[in-house]
Amino acid sequence: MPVSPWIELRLWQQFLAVAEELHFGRAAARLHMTQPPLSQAIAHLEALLGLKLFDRTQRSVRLTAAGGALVPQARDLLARAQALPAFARASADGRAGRLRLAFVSTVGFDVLPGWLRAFREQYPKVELELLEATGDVQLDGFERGDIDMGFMLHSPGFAPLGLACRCISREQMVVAMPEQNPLAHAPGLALKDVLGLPLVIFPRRILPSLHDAIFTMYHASGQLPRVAQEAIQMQTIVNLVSAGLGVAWVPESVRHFQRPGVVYRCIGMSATPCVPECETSLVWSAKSNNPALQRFIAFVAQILR
Amino acid sequence: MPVSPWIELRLWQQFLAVAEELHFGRAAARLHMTQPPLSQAIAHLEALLGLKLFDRTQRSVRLTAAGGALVPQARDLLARAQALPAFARASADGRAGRLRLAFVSTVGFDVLPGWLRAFREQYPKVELELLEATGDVQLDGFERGDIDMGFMLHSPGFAPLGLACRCISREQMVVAMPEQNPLAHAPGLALKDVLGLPLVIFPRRILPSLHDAIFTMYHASGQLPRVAQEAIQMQTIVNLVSAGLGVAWVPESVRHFQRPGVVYRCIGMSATPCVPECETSLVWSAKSNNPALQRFIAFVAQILR
DNA sequence: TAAAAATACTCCATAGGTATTTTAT
DNA sequence: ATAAAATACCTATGGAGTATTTTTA
Repeated sequence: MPVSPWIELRLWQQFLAVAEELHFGRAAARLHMTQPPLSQAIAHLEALLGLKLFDRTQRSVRLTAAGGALVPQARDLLARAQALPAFARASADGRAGRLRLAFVSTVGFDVLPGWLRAFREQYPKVELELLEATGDVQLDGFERGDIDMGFMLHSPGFAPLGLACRCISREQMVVAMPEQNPLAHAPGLALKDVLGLPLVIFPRRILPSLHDAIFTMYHASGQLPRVAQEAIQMQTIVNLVSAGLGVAWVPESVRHFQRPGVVYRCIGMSATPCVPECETSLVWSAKSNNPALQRFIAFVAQILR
Repeated sequence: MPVSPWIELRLWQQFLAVAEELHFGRAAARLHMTQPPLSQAIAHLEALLGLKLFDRTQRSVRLTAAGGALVPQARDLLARAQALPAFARASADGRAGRLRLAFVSTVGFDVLPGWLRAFREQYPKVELELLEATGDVQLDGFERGDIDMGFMLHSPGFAPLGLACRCISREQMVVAMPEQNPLAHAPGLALKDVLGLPLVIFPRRILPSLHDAIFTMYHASGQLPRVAQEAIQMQTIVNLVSAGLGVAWVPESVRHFQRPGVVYRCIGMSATPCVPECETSLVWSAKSNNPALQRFIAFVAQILR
């Protein structure tokens, strides 16, 4: 691959000085140099381009058409070049850069929008790339280096190798039930009655830790979970409950997601066996060296006090 | 004014090569140089920026976050710098640049739109700035260097100092009359009858040569023109005729501008005194050195064969 | 121990300086 | 006559080369 020729910024800077002063002597003074080498430099630039940039006599200097057309272009080029060092420093300390953020749908409708708006305001030069993805897809993304961080659901005690984790919230799992089911309005709802009902749940691969915790609860009470339907997103699961296909265990915050025909019931910590809890965490690669990621982590930590 | 510091393109080129190869030896080969000065150059760049761009051991080279963020920026800068010489050459021969074109309203509705579309297609990198202006304003514009060329109306023989001129069309002046006027449908319309009617005409300053030619016609037939109303744009003049304020002398092509209540009548060359003619010309500063202007002139000449 | 980056030095190309000439007003 | 650009020639900085050392996988 041949290295394409280009013209160094110094020459464009000298060109601009002459174009602005229209006087080699004054332009040279502005550049902290003397007039003769500036004349040579402009002659050199004209030779490189193969055209005249200035119509000059010993008494006057005027831009040619090509010269005039180049002035804004050269100015733009210089401005961009001058902005690069500051941009580099900003990137190094995380005030600029790119952050690829994955998130599960539940946070996408809850805390995420407000946080993103505030972060964008504080760090306008950080490009945020968003990707809705389930936890398993996010773990793949970390493996392949496709994402910098992710909001995901998991059981307490989740600690995947090579990933760091900041817990955002810890919630009780509650049960979402079809309104038509007589148990939905029973005053003293017993856990074992709920466990007898058909279940709508996410596939195990999506979120094994929580899936296992739920199944363990069934087995501990001597029940076999009857899976009526699997679905990936919490919204879909709740919609299936609404359609009467079964009950579902969902994080308490999903209560905000109201659907006609769906009743959320809390079983409480005192039940036997214990109803699982569920955490939402910000997860990132422990060995990431993206300074913008550190900014985001600090930002989230500050929000959570 | 201090000269702001910037980092030369060569360093960015070297940075890019290393960032792309992630190997100093191969990057140096690609740059047609040896490895040691490339190592020095990168070290120099890092010192200038005050930060590390690569995490390197003797075995591996990886971009830091700041380095990664700079790659697209540096690529963009290099690409722009490399495009400048071609742009300069295009500007010098008129394939790129800026053309400030003024025009009177009549051509604005007639030939101009089609011509502009075709010109833009042939010369996409020429920025066309359009300004509707009467002839007198255009002449001021030439004086002040605000415009490169203009389409304007004038009498035959018009030759303003320092301006060059390409005639686009030469037309008979015809008379626009209110339909209600009995003369409007008279089979043999006599010039002297028309000259007796109240006149709608543009102010003399707008277009002195044609104004004088019209008034000369009145005087030569022993009539005093009775100016009922002055107006600047041809459309306005025709609208005033439509409203019955008087008759108006307009270029024949204005016939295309149909208005209810307006009849156009051609008096013919044989009348005495002679009815003036009117030219539309492309006018430009004779000493202009804008190559895009030469392209436009050639383009127009080619259209007119 | 071998591959690759860093270090040490050498050289020369060129950016810039000084002195002078040319030229147009 | 003078202001200003061009020309001639000199100097020295720093970019690139060669030889060598260091480092770690």
